[in-house]
Amino acid sequence: MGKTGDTGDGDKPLRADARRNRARVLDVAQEMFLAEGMAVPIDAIAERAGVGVGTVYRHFPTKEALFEAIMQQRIGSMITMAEDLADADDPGAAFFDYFTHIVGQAESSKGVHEALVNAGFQLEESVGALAAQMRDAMGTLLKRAQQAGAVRPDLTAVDAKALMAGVAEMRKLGGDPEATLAVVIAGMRPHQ
Amino acid sequence: MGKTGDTGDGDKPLRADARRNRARVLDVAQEMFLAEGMAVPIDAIAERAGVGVGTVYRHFPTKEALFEAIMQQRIGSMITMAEDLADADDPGAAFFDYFTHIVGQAESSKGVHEALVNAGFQLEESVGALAAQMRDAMGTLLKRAQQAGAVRPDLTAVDAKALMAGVAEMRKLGGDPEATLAVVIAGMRPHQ
DNA sequence: GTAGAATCGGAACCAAGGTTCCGATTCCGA
DNA sequence: TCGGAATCGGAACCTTGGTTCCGATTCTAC
Repeated sequence: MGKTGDTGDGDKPLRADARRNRARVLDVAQEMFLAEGMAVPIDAIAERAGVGVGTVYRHFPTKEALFEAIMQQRIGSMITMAEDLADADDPGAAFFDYFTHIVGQAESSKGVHEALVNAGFQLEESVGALAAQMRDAMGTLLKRAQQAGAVRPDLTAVDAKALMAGVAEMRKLGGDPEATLAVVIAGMRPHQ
Repeated sequence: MGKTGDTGDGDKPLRADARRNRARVLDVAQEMFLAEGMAVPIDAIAERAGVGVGTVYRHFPTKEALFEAIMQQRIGSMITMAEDLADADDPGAAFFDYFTHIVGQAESSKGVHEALVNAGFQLEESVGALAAQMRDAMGTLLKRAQQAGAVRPDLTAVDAKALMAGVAEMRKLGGDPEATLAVVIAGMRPHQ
């Protein structure tokens, strides 16, 4: 476990051209995956990166591996943000800000949305752990918001994650982004 | 326009065996599409129905056409239900009952969910009209509920439809079905 | 500069699934 | 009962997209 293709650091010093190509593939893949999701063909990525498919496969054993490599850093940054907000002054605002931010990111990126929804693929291996980590980080945010009385107490971190993905989904259906988000946020507040 | 393959009534009296096969294909397709969504291969449907693929294609020019034929009646029944509830005593309850019902149906049926979300396919032609019709029927329900003060007034029918699909989506992510639905329903109520 | 290893590139391979084709079969009216 | 038209079935075809392979090319160490 852990042979995703090396993040580019330690294992074996790649040859100059190899490193260059690897970076270019990663760049292009990031852009295309985030925009279009897992649907983009490998060939398209290779062509756009100016390399052959063989080159892509030498660096990443499988399409899924490449997708994961990208999603890992995306999800990683989401986790970081959650952790940064963990000791904010206003726990309620922190939680809702986070919620809004993630939803916005997922809206503009089919790739992030897919990662959130886990549509059509498993992504167990590496991303699974990250997903759990994110759920925990968000759990902290949520718990603090609940203790501050800003969020209804019966909500779990898993529910909150589902709500985020659900709102992201709504935006693809023509519903007014502000309206749907407002509904869900209002619904997460405690009944009064 | 309108060559979906004939609903089985008027055009040309099919031969006995043809009619039998058509019905069987429709039955099996209904079951499989609703359960698994558009993903099921035509071959699987044909085999399960005990006919060859050629037979399926003689009755429905394309896979999409078959899918549409099924979804049409499904969506049709949703519309009927909305219309039936249009003059209920308690407009608020009618709207929320309807909302809950549809979400439940979408949850148990990947096919309905896909139809609702329109995932991956266009379905313009015939279903497009039905979708508009459903939006209207739901609009009526919504408007009455709003006039009765049970739903926040800034919500549109499109928003409501998006919310339904979103909630359906949430359920596939492990969130507690009751909790997420409760959040969204609470959020649709007027701020107080 | 040169040899050998690492890397490249893209043709070729494979699997999946939608769609077409046509000889074999079945139905139905005379 | 019989003949032709309608229908059947499933092999074959085509496209798409992931993955593998290997001769050609490029680096890098000497």
